Amino acid sequence: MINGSKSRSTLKQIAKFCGVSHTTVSMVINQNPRISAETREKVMVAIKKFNYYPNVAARSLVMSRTNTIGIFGTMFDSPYYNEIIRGIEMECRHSNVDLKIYNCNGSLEDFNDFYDRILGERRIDAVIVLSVPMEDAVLERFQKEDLPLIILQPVSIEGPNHLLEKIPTLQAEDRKGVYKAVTYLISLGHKKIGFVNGPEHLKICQDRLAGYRDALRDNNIPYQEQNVVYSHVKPDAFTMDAGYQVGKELIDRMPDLTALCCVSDTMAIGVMKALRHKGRAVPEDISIVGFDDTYVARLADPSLTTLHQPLLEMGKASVTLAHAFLSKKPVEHLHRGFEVELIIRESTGKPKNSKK
Amino acid sequence: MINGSKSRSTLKQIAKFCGVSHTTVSMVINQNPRISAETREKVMVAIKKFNYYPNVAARSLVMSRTNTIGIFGTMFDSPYYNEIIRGIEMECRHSNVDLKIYNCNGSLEDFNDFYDRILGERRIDAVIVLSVPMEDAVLERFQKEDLPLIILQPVSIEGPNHLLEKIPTLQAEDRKGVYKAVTYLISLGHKKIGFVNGPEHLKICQDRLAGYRDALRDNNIPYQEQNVVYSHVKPDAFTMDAGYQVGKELIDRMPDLTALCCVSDTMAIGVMKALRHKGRAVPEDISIVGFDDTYVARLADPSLTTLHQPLLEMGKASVTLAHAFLSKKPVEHLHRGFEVELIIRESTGKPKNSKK
DNA sequence: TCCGTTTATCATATCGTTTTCACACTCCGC
DNA sequence: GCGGAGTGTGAAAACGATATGATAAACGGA
Repeated sequence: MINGSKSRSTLKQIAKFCGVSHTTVSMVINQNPRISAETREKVMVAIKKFNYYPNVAARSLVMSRTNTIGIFGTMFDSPYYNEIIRGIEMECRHSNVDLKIYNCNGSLEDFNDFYDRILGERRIDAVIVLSVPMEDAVLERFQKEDLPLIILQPVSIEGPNHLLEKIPTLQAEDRKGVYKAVTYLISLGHKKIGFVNGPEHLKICQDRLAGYRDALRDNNIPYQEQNVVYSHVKPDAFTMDAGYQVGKELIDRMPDLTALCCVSDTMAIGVMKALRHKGRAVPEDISIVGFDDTYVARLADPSLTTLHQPLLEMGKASVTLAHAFLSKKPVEHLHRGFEVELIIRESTGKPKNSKK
Repeated sequence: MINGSKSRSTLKQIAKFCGVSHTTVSMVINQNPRISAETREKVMVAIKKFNYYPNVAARSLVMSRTNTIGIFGTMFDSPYYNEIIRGIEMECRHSNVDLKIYNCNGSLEDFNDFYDRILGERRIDAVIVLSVPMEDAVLERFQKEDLPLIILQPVSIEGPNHLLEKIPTLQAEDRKGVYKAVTYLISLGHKKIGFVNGPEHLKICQDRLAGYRDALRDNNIPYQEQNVVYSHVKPDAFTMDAGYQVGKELIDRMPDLTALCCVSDTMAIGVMKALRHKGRAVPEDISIVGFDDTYVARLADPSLTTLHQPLLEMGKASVTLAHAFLSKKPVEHLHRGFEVELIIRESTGKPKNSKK
């Protein structure tokens, strides 16, 4: 009605024009080998001539497939998520499936507000969840619906979920990543290394802290609780302002630190600002490492040494995984980790009174 | 097949359970007043009980409406576009239409690659185009299809398009915005004000330069070509690196300038970096104004005085406009401008030898 | 009692595909 | 010249909703 499809051609019209049944046309479109080459050719010409495209609604109805995947998650907040979504979009476009986005601001409540309806109405074939804490009740719902669910960068609020084990997840190997960064700092001669963390109840923060401890342990440097600071700033604990605040706190408490490892780039920038305001130069007086390698890392002055996650790859891989589940193909690894790489830029250097 | 919809209930099942015809159930769902209160109640209870949701594919087929809008454009590159898309997504969610995204990297060629098919298959009801240069051939196609098209932040490569006049556009009032910024700098006492521009063939760059000239003229300051520099850096002329490069060029050529107005925040940050490397302090030696008020403006140190565009509002408005077109409602203004606001932060101050 | 009007419900057609199954035709060997 | 295999084709039934016009029931007025 509203979209008066005046000049739109249908399969039936093509069939009529070609003097064949519409079944034949459908078979041509779906590349059915039982159609003779000449018939196929004749139909193809007509399709071109009338600029015919199959109607996806009709197709969806009979196939019960929308050729669309949906992503629920945190969005537009940071370049971090952007990069993942860019990867998802790329792969979707490449494989000709549409991508619908639903921003639930990383909150389970917001997620609950609308996923039920969207799933119920079969608006999408598969769901990618990006950094939204999941609870078992929700996961059960997905399993019951038989709707593929991929979890990207899982966050669990309270310990590991019961069902999470059975659901495919993709995540960066944070722990190993931080290990690399701290090992690098140690190799430069640093011994007094601080850690600027996010909320301790988040899994990623626990993982990253573990990487820090691993590196200290392997280099015989005792772990000291006073060298770690946790941001609980609301609503987002990983911002520049949060970094400024807790960074200052840590520096005041432990003025001897010669290097700081931060769990996000924006926090690291906040920390650098705090240091500058205290008259301490980066990297001459103190070295700083970020996390994420978002483009603000390059924007900073000095540019940030940071940990690069293959976000684009992770985004693409999540779509590939969704596809595999849709076509019921066996999936080799249910849980996949992605290597984190250390990117060395200007914000790190040897400590001041290093003998090296 | 692939999505075995085992436990999914249909309208027919609900009807059977209630002992009414499926027409009746449909009418209940669509709030048709011809249904008696008690029947309605009975049906509603069953709907709840079976957790029934109407299948959108079936509905789309008969209504020829997908309840989905698509956005084609530049994406994930900068916080600037993010903010617009966030607005679009917000309004979509609010009005319960789905949003499909297609990243064509701001290029008309990429756009041409896939819009034809997506339109032909009727995957979406309306299109929002974000900062993609349009040519008449494409616009004609949309008009022929009778598919609502909204253009956000139009960019024309070669002069104004012929059909662009008839198509709804939303854009920020760049010219007035820059006027405000330059006027502000003048009010601080600046007289030697430079302008760091993007490629001169882009409409936005022409508009912004015009605002700069307007302000100078109204304050009896002669316009001098040497005070303007154009970035032609590929592939993106508005980056920090571009700003660094052309900013340095301008400073070297015109060392007397006491203030610089830049056409993007990231460029402004690049310019600041160049200044710092030359030993000139911001804002003590030279004032800097950015454009866009993306979050990097706050991240910068000193934080950037910049021009704020109501990006969120613009995004929302574009969806509202699409809705109006879809329901054939009359639209009052085909071309809408959005006010640009000056945000004063730390990167601007009085010139050094100001008498004020 | 009969008829007209309103009210509530239903039977049926429709949207544009895919899919199944039956049919017709050709070709071949016996 | 007759069954059987192999090929192409088409009629008809889904898929799950909306929309239209018909029908049955209820009611009031003459």
